Amino acid sequence: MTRKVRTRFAPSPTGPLHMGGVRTALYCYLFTKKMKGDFLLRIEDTDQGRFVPGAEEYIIEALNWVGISPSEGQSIGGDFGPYRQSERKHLYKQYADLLVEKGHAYYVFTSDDNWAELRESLIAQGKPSPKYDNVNRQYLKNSLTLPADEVQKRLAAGEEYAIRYKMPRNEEVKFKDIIRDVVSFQTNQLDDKVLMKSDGMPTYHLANVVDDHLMEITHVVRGEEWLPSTPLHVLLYKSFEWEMPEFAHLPLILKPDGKGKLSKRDGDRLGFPVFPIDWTNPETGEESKGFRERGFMPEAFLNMLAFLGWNPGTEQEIFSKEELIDTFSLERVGKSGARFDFEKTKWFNQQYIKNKTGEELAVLTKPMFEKAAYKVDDKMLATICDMTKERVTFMKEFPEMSYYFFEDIKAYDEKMLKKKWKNENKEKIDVLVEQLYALEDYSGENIEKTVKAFMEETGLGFGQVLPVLRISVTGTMQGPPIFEVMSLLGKETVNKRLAKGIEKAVELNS
RNA sequence: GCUCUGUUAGUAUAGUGGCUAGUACGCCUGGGUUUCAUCCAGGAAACAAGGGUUCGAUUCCCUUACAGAGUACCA
Repeated sequence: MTRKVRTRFAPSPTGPLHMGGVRTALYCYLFTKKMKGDFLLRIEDTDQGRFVPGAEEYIIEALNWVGISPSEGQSIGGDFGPYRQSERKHLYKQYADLLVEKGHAYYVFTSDDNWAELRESLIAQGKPSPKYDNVNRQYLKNSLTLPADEVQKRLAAGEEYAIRYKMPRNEEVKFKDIIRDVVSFQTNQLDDKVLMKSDGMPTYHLANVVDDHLMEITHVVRGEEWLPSTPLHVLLYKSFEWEMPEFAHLPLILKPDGKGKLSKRDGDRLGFPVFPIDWTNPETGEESKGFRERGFMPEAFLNMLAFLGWNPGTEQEIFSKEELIDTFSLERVGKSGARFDFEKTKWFNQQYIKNKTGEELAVLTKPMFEKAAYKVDDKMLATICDMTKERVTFMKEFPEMSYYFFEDIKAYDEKMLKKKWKNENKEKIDVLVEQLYALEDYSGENIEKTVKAFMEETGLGFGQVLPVLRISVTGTMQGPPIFEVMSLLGKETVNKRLAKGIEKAVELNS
């Protein structure tokens, strides 16, 4: 009776997957890996009208980027394919027919189905959302109200029809949700949902239940928006007499301010991405920024997402993927929607960068430096990354913040240079420049020793010496320890920059 | 409108029938680095409201408010 855990992530390819979708996939993945089960990707493309080319590839790439790739799917392979619902079209019809046979569903003929008119007149009467339900169906033309021989005749004539589920009357549907515990609905509140559309495609409800059964899915992990249609799914399993999976409905991700769920608009408005990776709409050419391109590390993004609605109950916040798999449980997922917090997201990224070694960061940032046409040496790059990592939030800041290792100073902090410079000290400083240039051992420690000895001798203080060095060499007052920077830059470069910087300082003060 | 779901500092959350209600991000103050950042120390800041139940409720129950989702031949 204990089946192997199998779960699926089942997006529809109607556009780029946003972070809410990634989180759903993540929770599903973590749960599955913890249970040593199979995690598969199924594309729910039963609505041809909303299909967007490239969306499926986007989904796969996004999942790969964060490292939660499915082990079964259309392009991956597996024993339960095809994994694209449009390619399983032939399967659904027989199951819908089976339901009709068992008396759980019925035909409605679209040519003279008077539902559209009834619906409109009910709306006109002030009913906000009329339902094709177990009361109204008695007054509508369908295989329940039409004589049996006429139904046969119409079917034989090839008339267009849809199949609706026959919602029972006066029943209570109860099911257990892993996150919300028992949830119950009254069937009289539910309507006779369409199972097969007249274009021959199944609706989500039918396709989903049939596929989950055929693919031996044991746990349905999905967004909260599906909670209201879950009673229909439960009833469908019962009508088919199939073993029911367990359900877990995840809370939504909300916008950081105001009300409602997070949307692309919020990202544009508040200046943060809502998609994992860049996306260009093939029709409009409109571009949407992704976390990846914005400079986030996949592990940090994943860690942040995991904590949006879940927590381990301990004080630990930084989790590797393996630790997450170990610690995760659906029971500890919160019930209420979580607001996205970009500040905290940045903090996660910073933590991950800080915890990497210079060598690791060098590998990751090398392409960025090369893109800026900087000639990089691996060892030097590792040193630079190590020095800089504590003042960086995004990966792309590495080349920006350390450009002065590769090209001339673009801008001097003139205000500070002027303030910290006195022309009467020039002679003394010139001596220091000479001393430094004469150094055999151009290590950070030795430079520091020399500068300190010089200050001792001349009576000049830190404030009169260091800022001039720093600004001459890097252009700015901010940055890593200056003696280390000088050492890395090398004697020749430093000497040239010092000369130029001092010249500039004199100029500013005359 | 109806159905379902939810509500602890600005945000993410922990937690309990009786505690100074804990942690993290952010914010403020200070230390430190004679730069910046990291870091360290300290601070402000919350149980949505009203009724019950109870010796006692943030915690259990009800009502209200607010919020979210659903209410399609979309998923």
